[in-house]
Amino acid sequence: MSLPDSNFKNKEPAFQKVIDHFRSQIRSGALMEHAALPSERALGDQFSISRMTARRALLALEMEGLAYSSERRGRFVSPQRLTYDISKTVSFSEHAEDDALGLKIELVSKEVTRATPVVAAKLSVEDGRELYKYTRLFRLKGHPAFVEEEFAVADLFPDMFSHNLEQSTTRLMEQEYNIPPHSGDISIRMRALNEEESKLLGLPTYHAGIELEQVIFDSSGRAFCYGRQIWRGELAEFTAHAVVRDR
Amino acid sequence: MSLPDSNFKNKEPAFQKVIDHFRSQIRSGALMEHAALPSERALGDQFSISRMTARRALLALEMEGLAYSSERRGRFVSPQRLTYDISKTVSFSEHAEDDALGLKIELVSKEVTRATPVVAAKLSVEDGRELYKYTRLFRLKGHPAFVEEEFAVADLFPDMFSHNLEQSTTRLMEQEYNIPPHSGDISIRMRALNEEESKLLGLPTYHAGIELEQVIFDSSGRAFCYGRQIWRGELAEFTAHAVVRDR
DNA sequence: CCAGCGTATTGGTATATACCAATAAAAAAC
DNA sequence: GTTTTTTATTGGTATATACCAATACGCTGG
Repeated sequence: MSLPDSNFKNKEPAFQKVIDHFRSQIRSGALMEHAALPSERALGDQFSISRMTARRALLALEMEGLAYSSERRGRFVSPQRLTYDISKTVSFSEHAEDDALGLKIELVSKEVTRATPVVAAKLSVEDGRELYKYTRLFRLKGHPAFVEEEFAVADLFPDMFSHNLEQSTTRLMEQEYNIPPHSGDISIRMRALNEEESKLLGLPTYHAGIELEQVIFDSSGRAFCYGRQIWRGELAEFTAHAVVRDR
Repeated sequence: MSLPDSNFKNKEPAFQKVIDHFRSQIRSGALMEHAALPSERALGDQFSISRMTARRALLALEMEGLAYSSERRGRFVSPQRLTYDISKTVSFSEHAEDDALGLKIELVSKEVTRATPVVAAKLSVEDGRELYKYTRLFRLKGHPAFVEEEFAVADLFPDMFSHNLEQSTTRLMEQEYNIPPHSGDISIRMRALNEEESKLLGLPTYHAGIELEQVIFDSSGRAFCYGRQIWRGELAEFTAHAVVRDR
């Protein structure tokens, strides 16, 4: 009838210890940004748990945004979050160039294509309208931050692909084609990365990220550019200042 | 030297089949909102994979936002995303009451407390200032959508807890105390649910969600309310209309 | 009709093991 | 000193198994 002592009810999961340990290590600054965490196997030995349990713990740390995984390289401490004020500007490049964020844009692919129904609806143009489409990877101090796929109405930007696309495109559109951005419709949601995005960002597939979608309008209210950004979830923070309209 | 035929390189993971199957089932509408998916064990049998692999597939479907998990009940098809326009209003309740969303607010806890340094900074008040703090669970047609923790400056709303808190608090503050919201500072990021939030939302711990943080100001620019909402990631979509300011 | 009880189901946790492919580091060849 | 080859490490995938606690459900007795 004797109970095995102190076995009342406190059973917290084994992987919790690992989480608590690294959470405090990271928050206290004992582990710097991009510092390597122990491997799954090493962690299992250190905490006397199986590799799969160690893996479970590391996955939780990723969900918390404290660590990120780089496929078959290891896990590392997440850098500080990056704040992007969507009510100030419509272009992240312009936002980032002011600061010392070390932004570098890499062109992944470009093509001339035609509007699918979904994209046509976003841009308020007819189906099949000629569009420039290009995909770019944005890095901050070498660290991949997000992938952007953008569509621009071809008529408005003749010979656009002759210009350098590894810079702010809204600036390009303004300076070379005299079409400055006036306003934007923005949409933010959580979703999983697809295979291509995962590869570009160096993350495992089906990792959660944040999608920022935006349609950019000129001063006459005409949409001229539609873009979709998929951000590393642990990195992005979007802020806005809203004024309550008439009710 | 003979190769085992058709073993060139196509090895896609086994769990991919499950994902593809249910993705098409859900997108085609063959499975309705909140319909139950097979259990982990049943799925393993159906697809001739182990339970853990079936689990892996279901987790991926959750990341995609196509399914959600209810602890020890099963997995279900996610309802349609809910769009919240943060540039129109500062209160989700007011936004939702107009539509037929079936919003119901449940008061989880309330207390009179004092400002911690973090909260004090958000509200621009001194440390230790008396605050009302209350936690509420927001459901849409019975389905938990997000948990909100809100802080209101006590001086401005005498005897606030004598009122019904299971309604829009910005409306309460406006109608009972004559402090209408004028503007708001909003911040959006991805993060993991903590234990309490998981329990309230009926989700597993360390599940990813979206946090929406906001400080509400009156017409004189004084902050009077600070709130943190944590949304189910697969459910929320935030939209905004931004006008480019002088550059 | 319903409250109470036992039982089956379900997801959450955990272990031990295995193989693979991509990466990184070390060794060898030039 | 540089390039190539080998080797070790790492995360990703996969299986089979086990136990637990919360949930759902059917049965039973009032």
